[in-house]
Amino acid sequence: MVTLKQLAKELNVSISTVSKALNNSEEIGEDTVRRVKELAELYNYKPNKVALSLKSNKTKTIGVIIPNILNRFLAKVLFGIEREANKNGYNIITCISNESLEKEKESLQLLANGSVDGFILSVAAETQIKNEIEHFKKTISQGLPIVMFDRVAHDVLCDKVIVDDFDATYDATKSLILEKRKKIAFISNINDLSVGKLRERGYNKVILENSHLEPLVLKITKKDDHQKKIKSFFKKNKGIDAVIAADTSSGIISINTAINLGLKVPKDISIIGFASKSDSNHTIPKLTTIRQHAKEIGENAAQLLISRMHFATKNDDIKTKIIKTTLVKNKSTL
Amino acid sequence: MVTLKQLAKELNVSISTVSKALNNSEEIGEDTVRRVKELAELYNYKPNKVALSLKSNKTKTIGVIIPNILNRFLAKVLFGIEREANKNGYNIITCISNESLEKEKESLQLLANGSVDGFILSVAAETQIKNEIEHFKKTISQGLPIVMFDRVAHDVLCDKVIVDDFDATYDATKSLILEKRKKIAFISNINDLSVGKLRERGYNKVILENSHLEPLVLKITKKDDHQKKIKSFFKKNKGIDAVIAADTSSGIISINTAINLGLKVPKDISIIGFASKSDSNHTIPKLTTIRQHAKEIGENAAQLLISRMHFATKNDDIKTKIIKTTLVKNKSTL
DNA sequence: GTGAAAGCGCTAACAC
DNA sequence: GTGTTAGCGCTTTCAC
Repeated sequence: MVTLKQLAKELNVSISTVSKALNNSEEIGEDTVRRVKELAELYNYKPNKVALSLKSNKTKTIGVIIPNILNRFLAKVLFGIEREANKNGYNIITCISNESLEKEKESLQLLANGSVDGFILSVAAETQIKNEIEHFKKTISQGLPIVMFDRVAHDVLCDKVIVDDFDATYDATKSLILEKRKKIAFISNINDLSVGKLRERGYNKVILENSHLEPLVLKITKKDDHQKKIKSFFKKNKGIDAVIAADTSSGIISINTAINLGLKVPKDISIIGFASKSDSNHTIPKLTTIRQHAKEIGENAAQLLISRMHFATKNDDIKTKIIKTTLVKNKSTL
Repeated sequence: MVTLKQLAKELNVSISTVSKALNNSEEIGEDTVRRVKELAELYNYKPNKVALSLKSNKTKTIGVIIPNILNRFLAKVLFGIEREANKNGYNIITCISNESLEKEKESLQLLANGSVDGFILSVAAETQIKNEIEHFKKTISQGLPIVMFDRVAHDVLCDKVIVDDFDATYDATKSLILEKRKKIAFISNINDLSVGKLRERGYNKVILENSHLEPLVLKITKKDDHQKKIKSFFKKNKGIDAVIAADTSSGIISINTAINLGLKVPKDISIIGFASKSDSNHTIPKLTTIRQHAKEIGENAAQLLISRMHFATKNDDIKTKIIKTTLVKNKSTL
């Protein structure tokens, strides 16, 4: 990489002259400015990012900690974050916690050495299970702002971007009642997560409000054979005529299992799942989905973080932004 | 963040003493070392990454440019890269080119200002279509090594990690002949990509070698309605008894479409697709898949880059590593 | 209009 | 055994 020093030497001027010329300082003579800029252009000079960071004590970099990159929703949020960050001149350093508390702590620690100006993260499953939050608090107290999205730690004072999980599931379940469904099941593969619990509660509320309904819940764990579990659940509970799936896989597998068991979708059974557009294209009929607007969540998280970093506002105006889901009717419901 | 300066002041010693003590220099007295370390511990001192980078002219950061983070394969490669990089003390800055040449160029340029020590990337679709490679060459000539994976630009001299796309498709297609399939179709949604073309060629070779077979190829573009295209293809070409799908979506949709049309899978029709394990779980029967070992690809790419950065080897020992696929037999084939 | 010098945080060669 | 100094690349204040 070419440095100011080299340009200065070649032009027989001082380093500061070159610096000023390139930054369009009024001080420098028109002629000099032109000469400097030409040479800089020629050598494809770019100010060294590291030096700028050291000087300004800002890295223009955001640390993003994602529990699982293979999760479409999380990947899409990452996409949104990246785009919004880029738009504002920020890069993102991505760490994948792989749902592990240890890795999450490590990443936070490692990047808190001046590598990033702040964090955007979704809490790892293990962290939510063990309910640990000290590492978040410590990071914040070091002066590095955090924005949490989707899976958040409520007891940590920081900006958050979440989905209206409770309402979304409540509304979706109610829509099944409007279809005259009588035996509505809730299937979840994310019961450990805060969002999974919220979704279950939304479902339960509808059940409680409608005395003719019985709760019918299947909780699947990562170790289970997802397909088998759902199949035997369907077989054991004859007459299920609707499913709310808390996660994408459960939705897709439910629809396929129903078809496999000879049921007509949506005539015999309606299925609604949290999923993205491309996921809903992977079934026939297409899955009616609760869309979480992942990209928007990412964009909002980035905006929140960036404005907090710019204005270093006080702790007392913590924001929680709720991104409303949309129920997209496809062919798996009436 | 605490700095050496502050520690030095508080301990009434010089900055360099503190630095040496923390780096276990022999020069410093046992007692001093202990005092320094205690205070550093207390204040949770971490050497400023930016200052270290400026000094060493190394950022210990890898720039990763991914065309599309929603692609499971690419996401999984990213996962592999991140893990291997972390293991070696590197962080990754992720840029998403979104298949755009412009964004790819931009990311490369932007990070070549000292933000990263090297790049790992998969070439954007637009770049492959327009066959542009100057930006890669320029980056390399600036002293920043590049490792390309999966979608590579063959004319760029750099390390590469690829999949045996041709052989994999060839072998998979042959396996369908062993099942006595007579009308084998090739369906692809990635025909613009280098890998898509290789896969088609592997399929074509088998067709050519077996005179009783006719080529039957469906190329889908991003704008098409994927489900409709495949459905009408099946209807128009009665009697298709096997499908090789070049991409995950085509595989999954093929299987569902076949079932939807009343065919028995795999009795009436066999289907093989490039896909990951979790994808293959999303169909009933489970999709027989060509696994690309994405994580391994990522790990290899990271290793290649890191060793090149460490040993700054000459241009004359460029490596291309081929990660062999595995055909995983599931229930969508006999 | 141009240049010298300080300083961001750190390491390391070189005094003492 | 400890301290001084220079320097990584840059910006910016202050001299001239």
